[in-house]
Amino acid sequence: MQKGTPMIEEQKTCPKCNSSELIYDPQRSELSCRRCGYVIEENNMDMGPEYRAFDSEQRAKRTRVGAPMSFAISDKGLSTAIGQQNKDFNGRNIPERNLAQINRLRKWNKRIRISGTGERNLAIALSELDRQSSKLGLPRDVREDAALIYRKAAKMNLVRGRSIEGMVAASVYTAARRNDLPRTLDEVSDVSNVTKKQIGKNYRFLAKQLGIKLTPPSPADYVPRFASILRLSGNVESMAIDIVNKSREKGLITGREPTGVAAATLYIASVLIGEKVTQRQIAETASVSEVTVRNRYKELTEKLNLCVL
DNA sequence: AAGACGAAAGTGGTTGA
DNA sequence: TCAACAACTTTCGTCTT
Repeated sequence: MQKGTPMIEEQKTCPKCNSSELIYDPQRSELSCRRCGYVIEENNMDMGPEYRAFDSEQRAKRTRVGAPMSFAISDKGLSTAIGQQNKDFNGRNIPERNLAQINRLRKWNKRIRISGTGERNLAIALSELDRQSSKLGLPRDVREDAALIYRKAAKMNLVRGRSIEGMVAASVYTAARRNDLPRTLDEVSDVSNVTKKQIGKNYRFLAKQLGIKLTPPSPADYVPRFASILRLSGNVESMAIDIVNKSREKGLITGREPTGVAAATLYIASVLIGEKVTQRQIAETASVSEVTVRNRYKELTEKLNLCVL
């Protein structure tokens, strides 16, 4: 998925300031105004099929797929189930004398589907995974990736002796970073009952065992999310990303916490553009201290010769 | 009164002998 | 294994708007 390439839509205008410069952010599937940051449409994803069907016959003909296969469901969504209506496949009622048999089949079909501790643990893990990712606001493809990582780990017996929740948290953390929508250890820790330290440990373990190599997240990856929480406009957002890029060229980023840099660049941009937020607010949303915001801010403005006043 | 600034001391994790 | 170290945090007093 391409980030940072805003698509400008022409036909619509912002209801707040009437600007026609709207930005579509595919990551959050959110249409917002470049000038004032007003969010016009959220989650405007088209979930329907791309074909049209006017009666059931056409629908049957044009449908090409069933429910999507998903790594986030323990049997990948490909399970069978025996229906609740007592009809056979021709739609006739099943004779009384066979009902008991059908009921037994139903029972066993259910039992077999989630059988053995391995499968059961996986089912628990994946529902936990879904809970955590949805609290973190991660899109579906990231959840799928997290599920894939967890499955691999489970298959390699890496979960044994560790808490399911902890490994799930680490998978989510890894997937988020891998897909350039990083969440901090603090954030993942908040939605799970796992300490930051433990998640970090599990992450390093997972990365080593599965051969996952990740570069540290870029501050620019955090900028859109923080900007949106603070209701800052697209102007501020893109300027902050510019500042991040310039800082990187001058080597001012290495060794600094990405969230701190993201917070500082947003602060600078917000002041320059005149949509000032307080250091306190920005520090809070980036979960860094005000002092860190100040230090980064000072560093960047000095070294980049930015005149803030 | 709220926000910005900076000094000082403390914390947890990494690095290198 | 231990000490040095860099980055960050907390706390607090002072200055600015």
